Amino acid sequence: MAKRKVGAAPTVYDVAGSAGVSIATVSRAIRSPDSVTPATRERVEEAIQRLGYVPSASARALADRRTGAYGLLLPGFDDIEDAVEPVPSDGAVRITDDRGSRSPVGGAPLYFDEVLRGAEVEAWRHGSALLVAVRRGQRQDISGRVDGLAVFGRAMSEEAIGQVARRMPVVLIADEQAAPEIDSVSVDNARGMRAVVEHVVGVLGIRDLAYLAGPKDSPDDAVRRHGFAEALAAHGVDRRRLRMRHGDFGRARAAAVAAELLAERVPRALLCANDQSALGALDAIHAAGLRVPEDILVTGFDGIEAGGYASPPITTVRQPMRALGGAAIRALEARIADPTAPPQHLTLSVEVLLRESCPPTL
Amino acid sequence: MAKRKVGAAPTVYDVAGSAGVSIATVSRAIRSPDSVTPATRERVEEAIQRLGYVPSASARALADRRTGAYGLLLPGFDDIEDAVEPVPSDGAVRITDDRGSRSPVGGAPLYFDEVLRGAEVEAWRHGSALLVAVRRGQRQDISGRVDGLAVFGRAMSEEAIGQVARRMPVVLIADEQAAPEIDSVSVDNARGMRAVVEHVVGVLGIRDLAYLAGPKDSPDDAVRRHGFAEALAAHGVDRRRLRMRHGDFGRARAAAVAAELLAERVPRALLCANDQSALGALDAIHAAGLRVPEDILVTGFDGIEAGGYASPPITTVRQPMRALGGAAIRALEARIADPTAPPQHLTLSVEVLLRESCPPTL
DNA sequence: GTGAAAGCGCTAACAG
DNA sequence: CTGTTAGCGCTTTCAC
Repeated sequence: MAKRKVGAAPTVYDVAGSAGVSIATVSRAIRSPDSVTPATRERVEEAIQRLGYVPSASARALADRRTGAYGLLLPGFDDIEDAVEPVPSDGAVRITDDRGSRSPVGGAPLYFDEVLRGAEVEAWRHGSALLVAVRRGQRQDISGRVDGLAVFGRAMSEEAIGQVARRMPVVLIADEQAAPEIDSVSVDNARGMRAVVEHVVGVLGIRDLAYLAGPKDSPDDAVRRHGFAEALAAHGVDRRRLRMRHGDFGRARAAAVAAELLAERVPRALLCANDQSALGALDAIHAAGLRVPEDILVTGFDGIEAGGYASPPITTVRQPMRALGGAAIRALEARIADPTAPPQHLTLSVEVLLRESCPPTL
Repeated sequence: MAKRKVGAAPTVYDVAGSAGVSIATVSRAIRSPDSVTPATRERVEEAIQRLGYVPSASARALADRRTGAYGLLLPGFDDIEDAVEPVPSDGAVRITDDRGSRSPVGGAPLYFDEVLRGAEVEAWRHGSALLVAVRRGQRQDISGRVDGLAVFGRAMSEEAIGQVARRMPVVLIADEQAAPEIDSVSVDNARGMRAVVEHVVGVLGIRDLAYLAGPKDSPDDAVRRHGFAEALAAHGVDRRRLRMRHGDFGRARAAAVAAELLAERVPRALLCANDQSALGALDAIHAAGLRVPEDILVTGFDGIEAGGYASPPITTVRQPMRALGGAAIRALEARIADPTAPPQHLTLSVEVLLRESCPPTL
């Protein structure tokens, strides 16, 4: 058995030595098994097993001039730096009265998680790895490690995106404000919201609606709001009777805003820009002693899990989150395959899930 | 301005040429700015800006003999390959009656997402990147790309773990069955469950409990179950009066199992091995026309978001998920810093959140 | 303080 | 089919 420095990972040289062939043959046996004699291949494979050899992705990347990895850049959250201090168990278990309050976890993480999984699966199919980074200071040094970058709109400044795009393929995720020259994948926010209005106004015949929007600077919110207004106009609903307030996509703020709205006058239906807001609206509605859907209908948007567990379960527009992640990676692959193709902008379709908060019929 | 091959990313050579220095100096100016003259440093920095140079992580890794990245291996789910086919929007929005049914997304993803974020932040603090992979066929080729691997117990066979551990630091996450010689981080499942029993039996004075367990092969479940039984024994509750059933940690199965249990006889309290199961139990309880907490108390475990949105909100044991991810990466860093230290097994403390389904007092 | 040169582990011509 | 060899881009002695 060949001796080698202990502690150091075995290399092609070790394998070659151990199998009695050249390093080139080892490389071939691994990359294109058909190009070597079955006998040689077997000896190489044995040596690999024996040594526990794993190819160095770095060396391979250097020689190949491609890393075999894609990057996914997630937006950061304000609280992202918190709560990572591990608290070793000291035997005591803290007990907290959590009634009324809620754990601060928002719905957004689930959304990203699903996109991440879709992206990971697609990358894997392509034989690539997925590098995940969360936006923070300017350290976009991840760009030296990947062949392409999928970026959530809010995760990077337009300028930085342009900078990185000079060097490698970049695809924007869920950002319909996308720079027109950069590939993008997003979901059909406008049509989704229109379909909801269609149901409420067209099917249920309700014309007294209010809208609980998200933050004013959110592109997603803008598109949904627009879809809402447009559909309403199509039905000839008087714009002036329409009431709308801005929240921040968060549950707590939504509850406060909804409470104001209800205090003014209770609309027959309250459409919310996302599920978190709808959950907040539900809080306010219950606090006001109103019933859903009897007194007021509520709808959300996104399709987060918690929406289905609310009481009543919330009607929502489900985004194809996993597909979104997969599509982003595919866009990167396509761009690498053909760098000169015109920019692609893919829009995925959404699905309305009618649940108790705004049922199929009244 | 220096000409260079277009399309190819600039290298140290380009920067050196453009700045009129040697590549060694470029490297120094980047790695240890103090080791070069301020004037030189500035010229190098200018050249870097001008060229849009980004160091190649691969080349650096090769020279350094470390990749500057950690890997996180997540368990796969059966449905993970599904639903990644992007459906381009054709203008039509499907509308589905989703009452009663629920979207199939489980609570697990959220859990992993939080762990992932904790790990990413910690890796970033350490100047490293985080590579994410989901368990699939034997392709654990990710091990050639990272300096250490954090693995969820179920994500890799013991054998495979041992194999990888021969080559690089490995830390097991949330797997108390951990091989004793491999570092691990987990949460205090046993104490968490004991604290719940303590509350139900000790504080609320209830002695008629049932337990809804998870799958028989889950280490997490085993530990929680053990904590439950132990605490009960400590209070002298008759083991034979104790009823327990196994579910699969999923909501649907839990509902079915809980229904059987209730049909037999309704216990005063039903403790569940995780939140998903508790949600399922709630389904069965409501279907049976029983009220929570008046007729029966329910508790879960994990602290997933949906638990707080259920009606009533579910009392649970919150795991420090983000801290868990951070701790895993720290363990890797520690192991790299001192490869000879004895194996570390860190247990993080949990917190009981008392909510309406099992309130502080009756 | 700076430059020359020798690798890091692997791939891909190019010969044989 | 297999071996030799020249890089891939960067870090790091070792001289100067």
